[in-house]
Amino acid sequence: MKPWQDDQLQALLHEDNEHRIFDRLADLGRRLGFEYCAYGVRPPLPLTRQRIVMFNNYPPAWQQRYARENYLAIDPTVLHALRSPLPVVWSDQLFSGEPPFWEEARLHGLRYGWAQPCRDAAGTLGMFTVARSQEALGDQELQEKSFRLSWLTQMAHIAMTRILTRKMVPEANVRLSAREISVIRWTADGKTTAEISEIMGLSVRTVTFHIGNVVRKLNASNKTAAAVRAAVLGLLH
Amino acid sequence: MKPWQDDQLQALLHEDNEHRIFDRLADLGRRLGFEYCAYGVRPPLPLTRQRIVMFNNYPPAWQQRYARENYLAIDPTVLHALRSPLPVVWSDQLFSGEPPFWEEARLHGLRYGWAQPCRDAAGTLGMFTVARSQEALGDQELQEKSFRLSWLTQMAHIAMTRILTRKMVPEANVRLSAREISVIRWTADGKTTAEISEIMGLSVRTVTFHIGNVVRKLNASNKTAAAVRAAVLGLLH
DNA sequence: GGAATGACTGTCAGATCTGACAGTGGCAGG
DNA sequence: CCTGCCACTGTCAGATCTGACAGTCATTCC
Repeated sequence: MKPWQDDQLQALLHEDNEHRIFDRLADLGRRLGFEYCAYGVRPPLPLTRQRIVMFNNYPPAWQQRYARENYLAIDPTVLHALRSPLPVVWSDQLFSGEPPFWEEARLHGLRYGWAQPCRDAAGTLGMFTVARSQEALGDQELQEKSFRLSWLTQMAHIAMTRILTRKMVPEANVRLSAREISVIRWTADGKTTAEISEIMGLSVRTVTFHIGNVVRKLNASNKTAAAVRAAVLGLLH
Repeated sequence: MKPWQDDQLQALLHEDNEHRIFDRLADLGRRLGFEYCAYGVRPPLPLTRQRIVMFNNYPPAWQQRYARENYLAIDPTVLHALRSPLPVVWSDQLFSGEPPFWEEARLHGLRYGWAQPCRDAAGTLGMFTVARSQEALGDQELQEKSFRLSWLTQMAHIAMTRILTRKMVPEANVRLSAREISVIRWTADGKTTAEISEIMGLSVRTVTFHIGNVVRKLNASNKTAAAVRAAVLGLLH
């Protein structure tokens, strides 16, 4: 469907190391006309102490600064991705809440940039950013290239999550049986085991048995956590 | 940012009736070169008996047929959107699992089509489709127009969910206090009230008090359902 | 000052869940 | 035929949750 980068994309999806995937993405970003790029991913679990993993080829000094100051927590592009599916262009307005952050980024050569969020069925959020130090982004260029940015974002997301999900979210790999999906879905809907046994025509003991299996598979400490994990991982559809 | 349709988009976001929004979308679809278009949305709740609402300007005979046969349940483009964030072009391969469905659609003039899924932070899934009876979709056209399809999809999604979420998912409108978010997040993580009271430095009674308030706000029957709803609606971030 | 609101706390009975015990019956593969 | 595997069921003690009772304290608004 996309001859312009078909070979690269195939390679992307067959790569089995996240850093090599990123190197290829950076190369594709350069071809798009941006010296810098970044890909960040936030898995749906754990709910508390959520982690965001980021790959980028920004100047090392900025990378260190960003990490040391925990800029991830205030970066307006990240906050945007958490709320909206729309792409966002770096602008004074976007960074108006964090002038020092924006100032500093520009001093490191991160002047013109553009980020595209991406959400998948497994609840994982990704964001792909391209940036450069010279040449402002005009409407014309945005229109011309936003398709490729969107496409690149989605391919980056698929390639990256294929690798990272195994490591970061072991729960995402479990397979629930049809029975297990039914009982945990009713549980997530607030039904008690007695009610579920009525609904499904099983004994109460059998319902608790299935729920117990789901709890064990999802490494949850009780059925509430199991239901939440199954739901956010999209296992109930 | 997008001069080519800025006025239309502003109008889209200020429209307060879903059918008028769709009429505008259909108009934008025609400008893109497609006589037919469709927008479908699936809210994250309820978990059981999930509903999909669809708007389209397909031939009435096909609309009736589609509804009567419950084609929503087997439509490969819908199944695609449930799994993948990528756009998908109608093809023999895509519909290979449902030849009669594909055959019938083509007889009604739905021959060349293209669908783009969209997921938002509130857990709602949308899909925007454009289609026509004449003129196959070539690579060139896909590349030229996919930006606008993607953009249109996201604007359609934002405009539609703004209206529909109120009606379809009353729980999505609730606001949780900081305390409530904390206790329900720990609950969703599998902690007992005793553990949460320890973590947050509150009495057990206070934890149950806050949980009770969340349960009431989210119209849940117990804290498991409340935790699931808060999680899928993105209220824990 | 008084009213309203929200965050917080205590107690108790009955419902529900959790984790351990111990099984049955069907089905596929060696 | 035997073994392993899976779906299913029973019982029980102790932990946990739910829904009702009844309050305190600080802040905000009129």
